[in-house]
Amino acid sequence: MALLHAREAVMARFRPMLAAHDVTEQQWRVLRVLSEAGSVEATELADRASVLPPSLTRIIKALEGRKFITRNKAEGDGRRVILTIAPAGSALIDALSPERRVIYDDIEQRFGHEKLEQLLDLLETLIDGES
Amino acid sequence: MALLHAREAVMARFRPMLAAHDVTEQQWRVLRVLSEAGSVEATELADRASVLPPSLTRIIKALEGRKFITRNKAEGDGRRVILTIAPAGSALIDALSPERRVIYDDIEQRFGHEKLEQLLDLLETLIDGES
DNA sequence: CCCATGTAATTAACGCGTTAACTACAACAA
DNA sequence: TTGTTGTAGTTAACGCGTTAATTACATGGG
Repeated sequence: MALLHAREAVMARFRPMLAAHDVTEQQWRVLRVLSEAGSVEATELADRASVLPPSLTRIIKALEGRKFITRNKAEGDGRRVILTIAPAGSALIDALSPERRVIYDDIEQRFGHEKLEQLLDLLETLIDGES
Repeated sequence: MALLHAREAVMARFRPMLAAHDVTEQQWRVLRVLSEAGSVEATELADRASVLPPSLTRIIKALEGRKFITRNKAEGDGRRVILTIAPAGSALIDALSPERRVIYDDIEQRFGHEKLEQLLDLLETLIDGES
């Protein structure tokens, strides 16, 4: 319950920024992974962006439709799909990154650097313990 | 991100139990609130169960259809809706509560009582700070 | 009384999480 | 080569979160 609320409280800070550019939270995560990695294959992308395969399929459709990414089959294995960030996608990342930074720093400052590290540490322990 | 994963890791423990009785996580929360409070009006119920009004409407339909709760208009104010837990609902709560207890205790034991309190404390601070 | 404003609940639309079923392709053995 | 098994993605179905629009009722001023 508390986890849910905390997550919601944090995301509420980012939502306006994403909504202003018509990008969902998950689309944003996918774009960021691609932005950092360049070309990634679907399964790994889903994993890194913490999105389930069915969701990724939908997200890919949306992002491809807006020319943010390109989609190609892997040569050598017709099952695999390779996703690559496109110029428009990079542009969006560049446009939003500073804003994101500000929001994040603000949260960190208000919550406290110490506490943030402590919290992340506890969460990781919890996750590892349960998975 | 970590918040999301942690929440997912924890809920994964409860999901099988709920699925076995064909109850969703939110339906379960609503039932528990009603179980503790008896009769509650819709807005307050949504608030206490941490569910948005549109979701509550859907949940009510489902729970009412299965005779777990009853729905009546408030006398004196035709807009308000009063929800009350029904015998079948109480029975479900009684049937699942012990199981729930075991799962919760197990998580607490594995994670550590200290850490759990610490985590909940941090989360609350975070929530309060952002809201 | 009548109308404007406010409030409670519902409905609608869209996207994601989750599970399961299905398609397409690959790998490997007979 | 063919058939079986495995793997990568996709599709489908259902429920919830989120926002906005809408309905039903209440309230207070004219």
